[in-house]
Amino acid sequence: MIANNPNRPDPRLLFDPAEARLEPPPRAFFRRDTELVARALVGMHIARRFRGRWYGARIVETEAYLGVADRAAHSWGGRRTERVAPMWADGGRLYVFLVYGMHHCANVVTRREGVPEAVLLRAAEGPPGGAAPPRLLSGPGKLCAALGITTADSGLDLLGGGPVTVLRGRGRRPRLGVSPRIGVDYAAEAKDWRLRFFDTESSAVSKAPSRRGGA
DNA sequence: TTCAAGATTTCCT
DNA sequence: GGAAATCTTGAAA
Repeated sequence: MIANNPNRPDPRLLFDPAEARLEPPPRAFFRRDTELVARALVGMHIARRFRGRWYGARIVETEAYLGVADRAAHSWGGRRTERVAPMWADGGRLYVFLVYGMHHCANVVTRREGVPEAVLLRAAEGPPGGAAPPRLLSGPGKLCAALGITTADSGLDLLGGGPVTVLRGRGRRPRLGVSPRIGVDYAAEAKDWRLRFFDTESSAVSKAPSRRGGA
């Protein structure tokens, strides 16, 4: 028996995808333009299976990373190391990395094999009616911690019945805010690109929109 | 082999 | 508002 399994999702995120009427989108959804996918992911759900049960959260904030031409992206300049290998795969896979030696960050890979672009999942909120505190997943590191996602999950296919998936319902689209990305000041011209998208009505967004930001 | 720096969070003043 | 925590990755030597 493992008392403190780091991969264990927060029990307050327990939910039933079937009851919530959520389903995974087709592969073609992820193969589209990365900024479009980043926008579309806001309002969708990230879910993880652990010991036969599902845990999930509604995505409220994302960032697009545009591959070889984007100095903020790990694949900038064509970098193709073991860590970033999942970014080079076909759309619909998971890319997870460790930052600052302690926080995991989850990304959804977009485009086709050979085009290394992805969308960072920056924040989410627990299931409606659940007991999750409003800011349990209000940041990329916190999101991974709450769902128990680690680098061991990097490269997983989000489609095809694996333990991590992305789901969408039929609710209305959230009102989107736009701003430059967070924490990429080192990225020269790319630091000002407005590739961060968030649900303006959610209190789980990781950081208030920058003063000059907004739609 | 060595070393600087990071797609963050939390706690301190 | 500022800094510490903490370690893997990537690039240089």
